[in-house]
Amino acid sequence: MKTGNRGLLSRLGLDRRRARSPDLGARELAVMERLWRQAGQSAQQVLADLEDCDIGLSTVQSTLERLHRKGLVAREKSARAFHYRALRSRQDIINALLQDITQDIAGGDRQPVISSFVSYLAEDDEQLASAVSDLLSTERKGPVSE
Amino acid sequence: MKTGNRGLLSRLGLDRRRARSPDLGARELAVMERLWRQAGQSAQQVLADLEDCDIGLSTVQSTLERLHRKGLVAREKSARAFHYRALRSRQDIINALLQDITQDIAGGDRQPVISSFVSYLAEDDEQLASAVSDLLSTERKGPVSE
DNA sequence: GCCCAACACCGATAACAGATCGGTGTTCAG
DNA sequence: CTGAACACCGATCTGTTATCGGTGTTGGGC
Repeated sequence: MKTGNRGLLSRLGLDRRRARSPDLGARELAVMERLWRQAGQSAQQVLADLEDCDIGLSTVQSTLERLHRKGLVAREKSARAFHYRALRSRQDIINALLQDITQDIAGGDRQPVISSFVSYLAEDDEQLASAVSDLLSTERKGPVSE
Repeated sequence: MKTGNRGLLSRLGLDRRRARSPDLGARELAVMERLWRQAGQSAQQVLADLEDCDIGLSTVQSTLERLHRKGLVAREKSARAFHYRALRSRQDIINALLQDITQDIAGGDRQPVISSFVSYLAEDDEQLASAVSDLLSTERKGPVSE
């Protein structure tokens, strides 16, 4: 019996009823990570992959079960054990997350998210960020669509 | 005594110890919203702004206190009541969120976040998305920096 | 200077979700 | 046919928000 950590997605007033992104705990995410790296693993194998963590097999099983209930993984029985594979990619998760941020923090307005993204880029590469910024401001006021 | 909703940021395995983004519940976010719209409000005024919600003054006070403890708002006593103002903008929150997603879901790799962002843009405007996409792939492989 | 309403502050409670484990029952393989 | 491996269930612990009521403090009007 340990931590009771909450997940990333739960941390900012997301309205779960409208949320697109799955609610994942730290352990759940770690397990997904393994399945992304290598599909078709059993609870046992996932546990072995997590060897630095000192947890029991049943903990991993519970985690996988929760993920299964949430529709994030599929499983197939082979002999005694289930083998799991991810149904949603890392990309899917991040995508859903951006949607949720837009909805819940920016109130449906994409502009603040886009602005933040530019400053996010700027941390790595100023030129790239300003190029993207120019593009966004030009195109959105210009003859393009809408 | 009601819901006990969890916040947005908590929903995806974020490691709180390294997280940059504050952990905000739904009510906390709603209160921040009011302070973003209008700074220098008292608990009473915030409550009035939230008139469609049927909650007590002490609930709002508690929420403001929690936000204060988290360093998200500053307060100043005027006569009997505290008046609050936001210390972190909506932009700040979103920024921190992007950082956290990068750290916790993408394992520090910005590429998946950037990819997701492009598909995020594409939902509104295909041309804009592909322009940004081109820019990103060209510049990052090109003669620019790093 | 005194008193009261307004307010802050504290503690209790409820709800909830993840993390973790142990026990029990099922099933395949030797 | 039996035992080990496994799934499955339920219990417990922890951390966090949301919410309120009670108690104590204080500033302003009288």
